[in-house]
Amino acid sequence: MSEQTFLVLTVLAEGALHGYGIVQAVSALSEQRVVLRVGTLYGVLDRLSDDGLVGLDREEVHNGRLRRYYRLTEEGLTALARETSARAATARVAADRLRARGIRLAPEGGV
Amino acid sequence: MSEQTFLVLTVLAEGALHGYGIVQAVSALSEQRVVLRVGTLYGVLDRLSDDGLVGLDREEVHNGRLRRYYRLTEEGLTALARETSARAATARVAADRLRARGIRLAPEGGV
DNA sequence: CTGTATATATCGCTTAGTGATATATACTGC
DNA sequence: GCAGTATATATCACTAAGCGATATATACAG
Repeated sequence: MSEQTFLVLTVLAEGALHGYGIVQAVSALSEQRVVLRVGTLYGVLDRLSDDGLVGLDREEVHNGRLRRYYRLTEEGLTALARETSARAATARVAADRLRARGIRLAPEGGV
Repeated sequence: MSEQTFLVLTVLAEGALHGYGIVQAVSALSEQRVVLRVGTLYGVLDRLSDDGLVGLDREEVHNGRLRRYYRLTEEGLTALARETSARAATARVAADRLRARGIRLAPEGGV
């Protein structure tokens, strides 16, 4: 699973959100490290929809603009849990090895 | 940075290693989740070399077979540290949100 | 003498992500 | 009044990364 996909799932884990909101939330979450292009976003959402990990929550009209909200499915939640465990585990190993080589990691924030 | 690239850097953080050894170490590290194809491996190594993150350590002859060892450069170590911090941070956020939704993560091993 | 493990390397295909573009409303600054 | 920015959707061609297949070569087990 790509970082982009992982971040979209993580954003949606907090609650349903619309496309543009997802882009902003991913930027915030990654501290501007990952800025999703709209082309990427729709690609990710399409694939996640096909895989049954996200679904359409609702559609709202906000200031004359349609907002399409997406939400995690149960399956999406499970997939995120699995991916998170795997990422935490590998990051832990990498951190251990870096520490063994005398490199201290800056305990980064993340929202 | 892709997971494949990250795992190769993590493997090399422990010490210099040859191509075939990297493939095996990545499998072990990810608990068979990521099995590098040789095509992927050489693509990753080429890109990392171009970016100055890994370099050739030495060449050995083992059982009549050449072994080409790769090692991390200082820059590679720094890049790995940065990536590890970022990954740990996002995994932490994801874990928090999953916990808030009542999902406990299996504290996976990782070598 | 066939299959498996070790070990390197290349090539074409597919897919994911990027950049550009398009459309549309609302608000802010000049 | 008009340009620029923010909000909001969507598509499309290009590029790059990863995958699968293939090739070459030695050593060892069955």
